[in-house]
Amino acid sequence: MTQVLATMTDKPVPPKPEAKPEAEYKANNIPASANAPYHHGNLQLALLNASVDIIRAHGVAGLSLRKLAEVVGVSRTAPYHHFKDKEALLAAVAAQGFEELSGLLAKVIDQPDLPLMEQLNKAVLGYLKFALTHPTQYELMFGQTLWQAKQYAEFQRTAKDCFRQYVHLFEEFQRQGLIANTHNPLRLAQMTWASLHGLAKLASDGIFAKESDVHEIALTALQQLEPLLRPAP
Amino acid sequence: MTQVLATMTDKPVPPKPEAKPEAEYKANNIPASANAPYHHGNLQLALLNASVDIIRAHGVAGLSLRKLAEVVGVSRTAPYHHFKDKEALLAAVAAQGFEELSGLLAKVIDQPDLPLMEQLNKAVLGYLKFALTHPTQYELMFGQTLWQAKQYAEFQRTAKDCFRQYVHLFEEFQRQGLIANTHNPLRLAQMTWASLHGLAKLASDGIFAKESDVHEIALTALQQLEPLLRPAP
DNA sequence: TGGCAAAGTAGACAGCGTCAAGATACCCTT
DNA sequence: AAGGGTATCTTGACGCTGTCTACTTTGCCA
Repeated sequence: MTQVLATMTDKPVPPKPEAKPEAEYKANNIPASANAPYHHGNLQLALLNASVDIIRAHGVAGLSLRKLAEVVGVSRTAPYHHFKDKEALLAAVAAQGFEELSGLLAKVIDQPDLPLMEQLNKAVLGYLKFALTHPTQYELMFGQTLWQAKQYAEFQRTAKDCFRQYVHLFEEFQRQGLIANTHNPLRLAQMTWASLHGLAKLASDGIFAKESDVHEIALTALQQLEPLLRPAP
Repeated sequence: MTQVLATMTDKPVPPKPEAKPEAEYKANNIPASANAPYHHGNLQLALLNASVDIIRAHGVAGLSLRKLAEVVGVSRTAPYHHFKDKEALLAAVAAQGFEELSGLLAKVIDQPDLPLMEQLNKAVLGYLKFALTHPTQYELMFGQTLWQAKQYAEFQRTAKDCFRQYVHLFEEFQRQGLIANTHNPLRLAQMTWASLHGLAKLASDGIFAKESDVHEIALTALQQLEPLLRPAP
């Protein structure tokens, strides 16, 4: 995987330790003189950050609200003042993932000088990199629990905003006349995202393709997309 | 969804109740005279069947070993004589899913008279139908927990046998000279399965495409695969 | 300055997975 | 036919979990 990632980014990613010291989350906005303040400062954010770290390091199953509270330095029931449920907390973690993904796509798209096909290329590789770097969070983001229940409307909106970023690329293709009129850009985006998602999932779980092959498979698939994008004579 | 499924099968599927009566699992091999036998008969199978039903009806989160034991009619710890873990039981449920999928593919492939492209068509639609009919079990089958740990080698073998069935279709394409030499049939199978998997997942969770569109998207994708399969001049 | 709402705490409860020890039934050997 | 070992099943117990209720502390605004 290291090899794959190295080819995906301009600068090599330094090997960062996944486990952070507990102190990081504790009362960061409060002067250090009072070393056990009653109010945390920004508990909601601290809980979210710690949850993201734990889930990325040990998976969703490795997250317990009680341990989380201990890590952040509050009592067991304190988190319930900021998240209705454990599931609500998970929804927030998933939403954070989609925001990160959105930011990534936005950074790619905000380069109007770059040829569209190259933008698509970068977007796809960035997407795959995220999924392979944080597989457990990625699984959470696409898990059924958060999508079936309609009570997580905000999370779903965040996710759909992310998808819209991706669709935007294909709409640009059409605006520049690079898509045959017979093709619906939305449908194209749906199809390619489905492929992307399937590839990311199957690869990050090591189900069939070795991770080192993913890069190659993705690029092959993209090349085969190219003729589709030229208008029919 | 009903509409989608109706177009996928020759005969319309009767609306079967998902919840079965408890009595179904209880001591089916024992004469009815002794109504509380010490030995169950075939507890392992009964546990597996009941688990499949529960997971299909209420998701993995809805399965607790204690309730399962109660449904089957044994004590809490009885299941531990047949499954090392709750996770081992889940692995068995997932394996059952892959076996069902394998059987489905085998039935399609064992029709040498049918044109290959039509075989592929049926296989894909059957696959999608399974994923859409049993989304929770499908999610379990591709979840990280069962794939990361190497202790479930048997489950992983079952799954890979299933995939091999699918690859077989593309090897047939090549054997009949329908694939350009430049393409590796394994890679083609990987790519298309990834697309299929992504489509199934995104659709069954209702993430972007309405389920009624899935059928259309799948067929469109298959049609765009067709030119790939004709040998280059 | 008084009081109310927000934020955090402690206690308690039911449900969970699973270990240990004992009871029961089946089966194979002699 | 008897006996003993093994597979199967049971009860009891433990620690962990999510979450409810009631209480305390703090911050803020009228």
